[in-house]
Amino acid sequence: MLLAQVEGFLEVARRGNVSRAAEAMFVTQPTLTARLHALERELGEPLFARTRRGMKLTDAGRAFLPYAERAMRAVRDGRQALADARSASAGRLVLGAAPAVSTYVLPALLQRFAGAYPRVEVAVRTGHSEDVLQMLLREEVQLAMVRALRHPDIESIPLYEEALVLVVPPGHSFAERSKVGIADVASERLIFFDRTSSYYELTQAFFLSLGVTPREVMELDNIESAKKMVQRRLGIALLPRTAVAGELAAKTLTQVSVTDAPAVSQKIVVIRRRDQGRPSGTVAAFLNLLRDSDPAAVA
Amino acid sequence: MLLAQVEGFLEVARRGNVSRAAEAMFVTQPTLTARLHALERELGEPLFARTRRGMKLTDAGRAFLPYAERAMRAVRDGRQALADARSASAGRLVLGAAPAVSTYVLPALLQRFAGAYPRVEVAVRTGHSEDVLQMLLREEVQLAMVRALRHPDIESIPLYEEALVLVVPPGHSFAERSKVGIADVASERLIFFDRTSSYYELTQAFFLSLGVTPREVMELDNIESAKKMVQRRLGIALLPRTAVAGELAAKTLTQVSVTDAPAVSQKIVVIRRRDQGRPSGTVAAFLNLLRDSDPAAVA
DNA sequence: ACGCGGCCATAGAAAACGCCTATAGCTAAG
DNA sequence: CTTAGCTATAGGCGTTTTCTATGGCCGCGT
Repeated sequence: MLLAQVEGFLEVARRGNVSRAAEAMFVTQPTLTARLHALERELGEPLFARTRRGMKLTDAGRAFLPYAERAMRAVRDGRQALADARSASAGRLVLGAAPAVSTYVLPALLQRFAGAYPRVEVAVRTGHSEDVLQMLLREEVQLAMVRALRHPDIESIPLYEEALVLVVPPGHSFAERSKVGIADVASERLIFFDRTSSYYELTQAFFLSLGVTPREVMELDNIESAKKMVQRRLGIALLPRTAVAGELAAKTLTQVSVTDAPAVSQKIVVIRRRDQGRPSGTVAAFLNLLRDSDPAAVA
Repeated sequence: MLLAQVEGFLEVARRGNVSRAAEAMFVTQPTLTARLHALERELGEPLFARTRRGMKLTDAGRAFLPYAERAMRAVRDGRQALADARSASAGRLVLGAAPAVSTYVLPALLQRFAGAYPRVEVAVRTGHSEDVLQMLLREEVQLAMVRALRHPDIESIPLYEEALVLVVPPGHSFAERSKVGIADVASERLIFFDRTSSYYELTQAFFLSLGVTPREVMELDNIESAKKMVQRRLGIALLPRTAVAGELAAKTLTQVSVTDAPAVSQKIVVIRRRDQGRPSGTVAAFLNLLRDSDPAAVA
């Protein structure tokens, strides 16, 4: 059964006239006649009674009518749903994000996204990069923004380089000095956060590579607390730039560059399952938004 | 868009595998692949992501899925509705009937019909033959059982000959006489019913044609009352045979033949609009039942 | 009365389409 | 390194669909 036949049936049923219906459907009248005949043959029942002044539904036709309408409506709605999905004018987007991304970068991005696609439902799931990767592999999220990591089933798009910066409380002795060396840092009390996070390892590796054993004085499980500790002068910390941008601007924390140490940073990427084909709909829309903005800057 | 494509989409979505789905649909794998491609091309969006181990729905495919299911279900249900209508195993039948038919003939017929087609909804509208004809022309009823009348837009099928019989109360002098002539009848008090009914004209014409002026003593608007009047010995009446069959059998009324007068009767037919094509479904079922039974006898 | 116009059905030819078999291309697993 | 299991592609064939042109029917208006 062709949908064109069903559509022709409906059109003729509405107009009671094959010729007009054919015209409206941009086919010739014999074509439409043939479609109707084919449909009637397939259904084994005349759908129309042919009269002098046109086509009139038979009882069978009347019985079939609502189903034909339902079928056409379903197809029409399906097309619309696809169009919506394509333009991302509606749909659902499930993101995963590492905590630092989720807290300091995502809000501004999602604000822009929600403004552009108000009818899209957005969900965010947070976790350490490795956990978020698992969510992606289990298809619990469609995209994830995490630190760069590799896995055969995923592809990554670089987002930004997240620098770890040394922050000290305002008025700290480092703040006035023109030169702060790694040795100076090692003599300070250090505040770390979240031993289970990749930041911890990264920071540790940083000091160890320089032959410095950091004096760990405190370990917190979230960045926000770490910032508070620094502000209370309990130590200094190496924190993601995006996480302290606000405090630096408000001058409630001060950034210090270490002259004799390389910049430490980690790459933040957005990852996606390879087996999902080309990104489409809300996913594509979000990726475009990422491409068009500097995620580290919008925050 | 071909329904076969939608069906293929659903089958592949379910199985995640073109080859198996093709097998299940009794087509070759390339055929099904082509259908999917055509559908994706028409919708302008890949519905599946091709992976090493088969076909996986894309987000777009997932969005389209429920609509595809809905469309297929609508078509399937439509077919079923037609099949039901054809076998008259379900549906609706709206009948019109003249009062005498409705009261004395239809009940037995409908009892049989309802037994054969228990899921068919039956509605009966009653009125004088001319009114019922109008209902039919306005398509308020699908069939009507009335006295024979003609109209260019209807076709009639003869049902039975309804004889008008002279009935007298038990013990009436006529009941014992071997011969009752029209002159005898004229001397009796006569009971008529319903001046607006065709029976009235018919009965009047009968007497007039014989040069007899009936002594009308009473006119009622329904047959049932007329029978009661005769039983109470208020007169004698010429009534439809089908309407008095019960009383004759129970001997609460007695039939008398008039020797010197022709039998008077009228044809009862079932009528139908000409422009409705071949009867189908419940209508055909009822017509078959009429053809297979003697309506005057079943009562 | 008679032609005209509007209706659906039919005929025949050209084009398009769908289906098949066979095969290629790819990847994962043995 | 082959094999097995996917889907995609190619080419040929048969059917279907579509078109134009025409037929037949009936009602309407001149």
